[in-house]
Amino acid sequence: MPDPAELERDLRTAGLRVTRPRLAVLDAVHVHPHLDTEALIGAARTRLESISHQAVYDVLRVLTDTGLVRRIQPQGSVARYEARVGDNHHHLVCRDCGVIVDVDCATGAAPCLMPSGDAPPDFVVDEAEVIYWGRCRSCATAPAAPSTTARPAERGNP
Amino acid sequence: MPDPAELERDLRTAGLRVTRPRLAVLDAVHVHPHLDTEALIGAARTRLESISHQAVYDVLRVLTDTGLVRRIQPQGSVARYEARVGDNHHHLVCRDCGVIVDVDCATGAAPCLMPSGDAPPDFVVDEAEVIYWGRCRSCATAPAAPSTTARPAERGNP
DNA sequence: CGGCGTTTCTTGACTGCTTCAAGGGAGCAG
DNA sequence: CTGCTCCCTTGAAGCAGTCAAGAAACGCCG
Repeated sequence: MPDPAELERDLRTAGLRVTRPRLAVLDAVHVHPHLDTEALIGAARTRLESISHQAVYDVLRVLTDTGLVRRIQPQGSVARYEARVGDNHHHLVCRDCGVIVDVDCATGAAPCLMPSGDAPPDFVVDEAEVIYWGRCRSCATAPAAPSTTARPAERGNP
Repeated sequence: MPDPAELERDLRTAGLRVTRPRLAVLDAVHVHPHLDTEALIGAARTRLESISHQAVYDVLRVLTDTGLVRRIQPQGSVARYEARVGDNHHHLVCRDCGVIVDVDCATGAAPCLMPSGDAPPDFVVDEAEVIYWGRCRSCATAPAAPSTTARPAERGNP
């Protein structure tokens, strides 16, 4: 649960104007990592009594462009957002339920790993994005996939 | 350039019926790795004089489901396909022009790396998908980004 | 070799996520 | 407080991909 004043400071530091929609969305992303845009619209509307669809899309774009939030999009999922930036962490994604879990990066700084040995032709690599695919505890024990289209959500209170 | 008979054998081995659309699409994916669906429709239409939109989507779905082709989708790109499967290789993606280059995996077998040390909670990881982001030779030397929306393509003849 | 059942392709329409565009409203410097 | 600039609202459109019904093709079998 981030301090509103701190969120405001983050916006100013990034050279952005401080508006209620931006504070609401930024707070929502902090509190609920890995939500998709639709869910973030809902989360923002619990903070403000009204905010448009489009405003949330605009805000998310600005926040990602300035690096205040990070956008992730595993195969078969819509765009999701998280506020944990700067550290070079990765994600585990459950193939069945779609839940996303953060994993720390071993080496720390980006790019945490370089293309191994032989192959890097003339590429200047600045980031290695890693997604670990597998199955979470509950989906690994329960044999059949419960949900058809995975609707990932965080562990915790909505 | 794969042998048509070999492609046919691959289809049969996977338990699929051999049809001209499937041979055309599968050949196109072999010859032109990392193409998107629209481009593959075009490539298939150079092999067959007519094939529908929908057929290509269906074929690609079946081929991915059976593991004959692999689907990749870097951030901000539409779905792309490649026929190099089985080896656990990864990709370099240029942030500017969007070109995709294969990189061999150091360790070989999937999952080539496990979530580092501390964090894997109850997850059974079976694959680690790695995308290296950076800039290719020409985009690294040329300062400004030439293309707005990246239109990745392979190096080679179309 | 030819018929039949099942799978697959064609045609056409549609969904859902995301973006474009124009105008009124809000933040912030002076 | 005033004005400039940027941001949010409203409404509509774009695009990749999907759904659905019927025709055509594959391939098993006699």
